Amino acid sequence: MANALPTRAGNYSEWYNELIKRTDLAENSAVRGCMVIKPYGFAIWEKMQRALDDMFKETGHQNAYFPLFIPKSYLSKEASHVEGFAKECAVVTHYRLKNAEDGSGVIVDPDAKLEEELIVRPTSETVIWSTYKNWIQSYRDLPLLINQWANVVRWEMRTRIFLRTTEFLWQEGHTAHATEAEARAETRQMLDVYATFAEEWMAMPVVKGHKTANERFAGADDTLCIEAMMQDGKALQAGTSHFLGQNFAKAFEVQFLTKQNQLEYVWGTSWGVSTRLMGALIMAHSDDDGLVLPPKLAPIQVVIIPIFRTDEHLAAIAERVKPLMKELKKLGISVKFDDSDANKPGWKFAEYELRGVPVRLAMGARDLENGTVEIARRDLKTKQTVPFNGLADRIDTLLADIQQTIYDRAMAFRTANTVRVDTFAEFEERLETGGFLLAHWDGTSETEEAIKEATKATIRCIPINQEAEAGVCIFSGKPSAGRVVFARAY
RNA sequence: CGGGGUGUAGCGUAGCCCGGUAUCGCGCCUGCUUUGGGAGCAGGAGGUCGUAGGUUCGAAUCCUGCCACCCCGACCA
Repeated sequence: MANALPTRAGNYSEWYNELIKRTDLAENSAVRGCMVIKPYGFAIWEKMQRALDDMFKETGHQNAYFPLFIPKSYLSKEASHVEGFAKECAVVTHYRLKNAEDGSGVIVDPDAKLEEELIVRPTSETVIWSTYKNWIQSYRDLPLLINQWANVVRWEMRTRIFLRTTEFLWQEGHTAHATEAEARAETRQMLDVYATFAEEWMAMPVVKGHKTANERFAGADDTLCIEAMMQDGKALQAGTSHFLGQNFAKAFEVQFLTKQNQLEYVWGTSWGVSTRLMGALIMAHSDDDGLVLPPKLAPIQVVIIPIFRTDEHLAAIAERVKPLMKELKKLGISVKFDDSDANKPGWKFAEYELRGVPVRLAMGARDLENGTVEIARRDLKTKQTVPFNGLADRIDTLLADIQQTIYDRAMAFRTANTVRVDTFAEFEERLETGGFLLAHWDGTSETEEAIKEATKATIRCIPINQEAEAGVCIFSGKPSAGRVVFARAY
């Protein structure tokens, strides 16, 4: 094929970049480290947003919106928080431009210097908690359960489309609670929401766990995460949910009166997922022929390709599929009839495969005569000729089957690439083939750092369902009570 | 910010070593034939060779500065 993609086995990064470009998902912008999400990519993101937003609403959350700019003094109120983000902040120092006196163009007006610099939010804890101070006085104001859909900016040194861009889109939930137990339950609840979304919508299995102290969010007492495995065996952190303790409440003086008239600090959580999920979706399922989209997130679920010679011929096919399209739409299935004559059927087959459309129907003269249609599924690349009657129900069932099949396939891949290792030599050897390594660790940051230094592998998480098992640390030989997940990560 | 690489038509490229105004493919336009797995033929449009300077009768090609992008590293709650 003249337009073949690079293969996953050849160079995974090249395959990833080329796939995104060829499928019109997104592109790098001329603006440093930023991406342009194109309509096809954004349509997928919108489906993700809608599903997540519904889940947030079901768990009692409301949407709101807070400022893009954060006064520098806010950011510095929580010590570990500012330390964590200081190195990647975009800073606004001036508010006006003017024409250069030598006519060379527009310059920053030095007279328009801000007294206090504004930080473009890398995350919104500080600006939100400074607002919560005014919203919370009594236990009756709690819990406060807010989410915002927003963009944030983190000035990373090196970027990668969808996975790490200077500006990205996300949602960030910020909640305040009267008790520690309630806040911890919220942290866990939202992690479960993310895991459910990843598995049921993205068809992507995830490991739920705790981050180690090293990898924890700056300002959190505990960070929960979901970790997914990409097809090159690397791990991708797909979402996080933080238990903030009373750290931000204390930094921003957010106190409330209990029923017993006692003044207490509130307990906080925050949680987020971003456009990084788009990268996860691509790398979890797609193959050398292009995208493989789970039906629940595919902007087009069914494409119908007519095979015709004349306009009359095309009109006859169009007439035949019209009621089918109506029926599919009634079932909530999105369908496109591609009657363009710009490209031949073979070209269209390849193009819709590249774009990951789950189900393709082809109908030509043969089918019109026989009352049949050719139906092809993207995930397995199989096709068969079936009766036209009863097609809508068949497709409905097929979409559900595809959703399940690609989940099962991703799960089988993860299982096949997850191994228990007991010695450091074995650890180093298995790391080269990728995947998750379940190994004993002595629980210290020093050991974690040393392993990272030596191998580039990090502890992705301490699984929530970790089995108790006595062992010794693969690196230090010190005792350990259970295995943690190591991997190289994005 | 270090190390390496690349800038030539909308996209991808040849030419550069060894100086003479630019090659090929995809795409695009027109026509005919085609249409069940990325069609064929014929004709056509489209280029300040990243940018500024230097050397030269003459620069895509040699020299210098600058800019942009890519890969590797530092960074990545």
